[in-house]
Amino acid sequence: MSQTVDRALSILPLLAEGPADLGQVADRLGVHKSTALRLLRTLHEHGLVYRQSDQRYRLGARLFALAQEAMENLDVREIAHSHLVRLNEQCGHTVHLAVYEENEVLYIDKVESRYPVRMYSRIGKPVAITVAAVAKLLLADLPEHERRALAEKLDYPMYTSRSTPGPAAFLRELEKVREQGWATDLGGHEESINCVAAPVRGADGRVVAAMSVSAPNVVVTADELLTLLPLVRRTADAISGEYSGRTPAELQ
Amino acid sequence: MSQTVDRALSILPLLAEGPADLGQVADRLGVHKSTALRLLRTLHEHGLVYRQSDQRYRLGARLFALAQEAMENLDVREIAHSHLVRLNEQCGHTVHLAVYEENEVLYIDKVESRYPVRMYSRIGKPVAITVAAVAKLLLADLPEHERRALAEKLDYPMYTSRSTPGPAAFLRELEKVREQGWATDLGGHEESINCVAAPVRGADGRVVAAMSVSAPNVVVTADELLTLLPLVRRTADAISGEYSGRTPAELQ
DNA sequence: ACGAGTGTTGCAGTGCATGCAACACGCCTG
DNA sequence: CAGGCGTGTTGCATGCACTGCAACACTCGT
Repeated sequence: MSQTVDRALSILPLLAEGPADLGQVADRLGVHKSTALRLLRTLHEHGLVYRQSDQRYRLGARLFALAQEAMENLDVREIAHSHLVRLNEQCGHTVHLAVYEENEVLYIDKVESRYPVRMYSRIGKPVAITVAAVAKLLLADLPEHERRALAEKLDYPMYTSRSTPGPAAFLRELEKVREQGWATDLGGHEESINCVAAPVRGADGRVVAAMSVSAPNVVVTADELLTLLPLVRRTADAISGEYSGRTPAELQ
Repeated sequence: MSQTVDRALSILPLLAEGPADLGQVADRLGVHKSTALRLLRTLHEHGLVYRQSDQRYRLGARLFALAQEAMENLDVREIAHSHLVRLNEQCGHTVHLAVYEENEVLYIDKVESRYPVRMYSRIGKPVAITVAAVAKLLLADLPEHERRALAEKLDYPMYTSRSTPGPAAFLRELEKVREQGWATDLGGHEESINCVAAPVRGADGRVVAAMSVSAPNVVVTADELLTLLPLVRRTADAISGEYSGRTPAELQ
């Protein structure tokens, strides 16, 4: 809507691919070098881009700080975190928390199976939306027209032979997930990895987040993983309860 | 330099504080509502802000993805990571990796302590620059005039009684760190937490990053932590070696 | 039903972003 | 050392795109 801002912001994903110099940026934006320079300068002043020693530009530190702050302001995440850790202690597997936003599903928290390390390393990465168990739960709760529209728009990459093949199958799966109130991904993303997931709901019943437990076949079979379903659902329900204020936390 | 972009980007830190509605954004920018609306729309199209169900704006998902990609493009981080993990396995404490950028020091990787008592820190969070051991190493390597200028500009919050009180003391500390080639923070940030840190150098000898081991007093005393110094330095040197191509990794 | 508080849209004026051209570098190459 | 690039940078005139205004839609309370 605002041409100048639009151009400036287009620089960011461009630099995310890797450092670039002024000429490259100007070319890819289709503007004069001097224009690109001024845009870059403005981005630089705000710390969003950084000029490295060879004069090329890359994304800057403020971006991390912003993403960081944004993350901390997600209240679902804060409430959920201790529950996720506890679940991880009980079952030992990787635990994820994800939300839906603008046609994308993204992880906002993660507890690693072996040790609770590098929490943020994968966070922000878009989830394989057509196969991930958490994605199914989040999409299954969208209003029907939105769900259909989205299903049509998506790509359906065949990660494995059990990946969701197309819109029709996907919508059927979402319908099933919607009714049963939980979801699985049995080797649909990576051949040897299974997940089982449950929804976190707000006070109005809408799904605000989804959490999952993932484990490779070599550790537990799919059937064994499914025995964790009651535990996963209890955890998700506990988060839902706290989130919707039924179990008021200390403040607020 | 570009007014429109400048205004648009000013919205981001504002939203980082928490969700805001159109009126609030317009007020704090000092512009008309319609102007703020168009800026927000542009940011929205690029996924940098998200409109939540109550119509208020907050930072969006693309921000995470960008920060994520930027992080993955930092080659020091990639090279260092396995070394950090190994160090953590050997000593059990929290390990950090940090870089300097535009008057700020920020953590770019972290391996959590295996002890139950952990230190609070997060990747992307700006480091307490006047006291952190890694910050001392990174700043100590700046050219003198830059170092002096920065030292004058900084705030010196007294986190504890042992925090660096002001520019003079800080510059003295940096000089010492510069000569000895390693640094500590003994309760300067949190009363009960000590750190010991060593620099990672590029092929030209300049400090490109710094790594540290941190542990609370209740787990090990400061003296005990200092016995880890040789191990920390060896690890940092190993990373330096690999980074400057002395031990060529598989490609490049 | 009404008013107060939102967010939204068309429109005219002009401030501001734009592209151009000229300049200032550093870096090869002859 | 001159000369040729390939960079990044700066002033300036032009006109477009951004701005603020005012009127409009809309959802809330009470």
